[in-house]
Amino acid sequence: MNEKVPKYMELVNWVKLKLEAGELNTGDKLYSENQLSKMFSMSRQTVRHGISKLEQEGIVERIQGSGTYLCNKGMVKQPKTLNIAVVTTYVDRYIFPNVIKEMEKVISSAGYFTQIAFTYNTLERERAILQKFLDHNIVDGIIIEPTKSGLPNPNIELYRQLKRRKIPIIFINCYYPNLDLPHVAMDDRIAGLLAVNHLIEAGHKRIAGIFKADDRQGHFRYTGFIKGLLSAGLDIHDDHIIWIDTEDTNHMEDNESRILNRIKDCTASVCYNDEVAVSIVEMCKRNKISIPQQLSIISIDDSDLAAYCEIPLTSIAYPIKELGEKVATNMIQLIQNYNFDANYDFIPTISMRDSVRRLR
Amino acid sequence: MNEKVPKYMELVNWVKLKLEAGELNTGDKLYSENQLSKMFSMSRQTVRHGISKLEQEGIVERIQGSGTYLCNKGMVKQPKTLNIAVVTTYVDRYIFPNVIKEMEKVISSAGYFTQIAFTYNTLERERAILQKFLDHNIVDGIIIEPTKSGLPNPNIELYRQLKRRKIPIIFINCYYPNLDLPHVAMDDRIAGLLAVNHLIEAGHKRIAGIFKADDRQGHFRYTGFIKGLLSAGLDIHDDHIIWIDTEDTNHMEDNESRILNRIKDCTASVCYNDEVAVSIVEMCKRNKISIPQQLSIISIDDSDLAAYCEIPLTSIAYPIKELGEKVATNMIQLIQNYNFDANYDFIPTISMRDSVRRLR
DNA sequence: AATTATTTGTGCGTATGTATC
DNA sequence: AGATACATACGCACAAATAAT
Repeated sequence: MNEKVPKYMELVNWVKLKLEAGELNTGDKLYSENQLSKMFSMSRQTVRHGISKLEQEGIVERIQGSGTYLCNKGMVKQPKTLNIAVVTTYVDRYIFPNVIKEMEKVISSAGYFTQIAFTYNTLERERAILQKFLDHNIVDGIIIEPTKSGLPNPNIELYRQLKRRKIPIIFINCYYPNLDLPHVAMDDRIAGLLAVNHLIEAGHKRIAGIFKADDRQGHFRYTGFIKGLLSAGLDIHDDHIIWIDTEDTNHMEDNESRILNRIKDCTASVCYNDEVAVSIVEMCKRNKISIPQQLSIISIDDSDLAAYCEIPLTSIAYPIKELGEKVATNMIQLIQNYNFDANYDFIPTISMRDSVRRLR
Repeated sequence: MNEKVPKYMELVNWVKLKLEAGELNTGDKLYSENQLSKMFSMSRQTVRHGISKLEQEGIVERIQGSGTYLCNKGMVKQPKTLNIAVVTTYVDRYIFPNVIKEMEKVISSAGYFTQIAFTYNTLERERAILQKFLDHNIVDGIIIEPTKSGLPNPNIELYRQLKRRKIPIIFINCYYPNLDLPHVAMDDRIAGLLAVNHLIEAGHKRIAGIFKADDRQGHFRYTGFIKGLLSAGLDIHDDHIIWIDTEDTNHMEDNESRILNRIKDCTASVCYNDEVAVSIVEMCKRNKISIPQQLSIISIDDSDLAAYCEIPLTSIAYPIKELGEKVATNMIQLIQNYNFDANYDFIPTISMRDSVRRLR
């Protein structure tokens, strides 16, 4: 009995329904004002009022002398911003400049703009960046590297909100569990497996592993590492596995005695990534441990650090160029087709250099 | 006599004029429909039509039972895009990752988004990027590094168009002549001067110079170089000055004989930047010329390349961090106040390392 | 090329409803 | 409670643009 909706809204809602049902389509001519007036038993002025509302919303366009037409700007989709956001943990080091370069190439040649932001692997920054996307609704898609993906993340809810808004998101390098969003990354389990297998094939039996705990890539690489040891029938020594976190990587000298004591029984070590490996190399140098004579090292990522290290490092090759290209290409496709499956896992390979010694 | 404008537009234009003249302000209450009806001698329906137009444009807001109020969304300024574009020649090498990092910090903490694009120092890409800014009107400001600033640039007209649209632009590293836009950069003349003076003070008299010709930074560094030689009373030997261009830097081996022949009489050389200097170091190594014993080298920019080169290079220090911060800070100010003077020149300093030998 | 019918745009009139102060 | 404000709704007449004849 609460007849509060104005009469002209009848017309407005009718048009919207017809549009959604597909009975009226973009470009179609709407009935004339006089026809609608008869159809809805309302005065022409009231019809005009309704059509004005529809015009304001961008649903119809009126052309004097011709008629009223349905617009392409269907009320559902908002205008494209032409921005694709690229959010990584860092910019100025490691593989990041290269990945960003490759993505920008693809994004710009598809006619989009590349928007960047960096989390420095902190939850605060990740939160601020995601919140800004939600507040300003300024991006058509988000390519993002997870922050501390190995730990429970309070920002997951923000990702869910973006997902509900149907903003395409692709994770790069890694991804959060319990969040059904696509990712493009290297298969880190295989990376860990390849690394340890290479050492086993070279005759090593007592193999240490240094992994990052606050990062899911660390968990995956560890998983592959363990799998390799087990399938070779080697024992797992818990004290040969060292967990570090993002903070530790910035102060590796504080971990020196801890790490060296744990490693000292081993002939080889898998390192989480090149940065960690380089720290270990420096640590060994300070402590007169020669590489690879006394300790073989294999790392993961194969960045410039591995190639230009004092002792060139054997490393599991991260397909940097391909990864940047693939994730950007998939994002473009995902924007065009929201149901596109944008997942992709790269199978890594080995770049052999001088940091692994063959036993016997 | 062409009285084609509708009557209700009288009211619309009157309100807009009052707004611009400051006689009506944000939040003010507009006269009631009946009052306006009398004032303009038009029916209340016509007044309502006019107010509807103003409402559509976001200029007024109607509140039933209360009145019609002026909105803050003044019609003059378009909505902020919150994007600041950062256009550099490269991303993945040299000082660029660091500069971008510093800029992003400032830009994001000011609440803006950082949009990136890279020209790879080609006119085609520069043109495409600027054209995209013009077409989509998507940025509030542009921080851009010139492309081949030493040569006549056919894209200047695009910069002029952006300037006419009052989009703030700040050049970084260098700037185009005949284009009255601000820049933030190191003073390259002083850099060239400091470099050559350092060699002169170390006792060198026959000093070569290698400069980039398609880059105005090259011209400036050369200018300072010449000034230093002249004030020290040294002769200028044209064959000791070598001009290279962007293409050459990618194929330095093709320039080997040319460069070595010209340098062979000299005891020292100023190099345009660290990349060139590193090429020269490699060239000398291949040709058994020892540095700094047979040839002293001083370069400019003081990037990682200089620090981590086989022979750590004495280099004129580019204030990378400060530059990124300053240009971004100035851009924020420029956006807030279009008349802000955003120019800034950094005075470089010397980072002394091992590539310059003291004579006598 | 001109005419005519159709369609939207402009302008005003009246009456009543409903929210605000 | 009453005055005032905007909102809805219907009525009519004519202008201007368009499209078809």
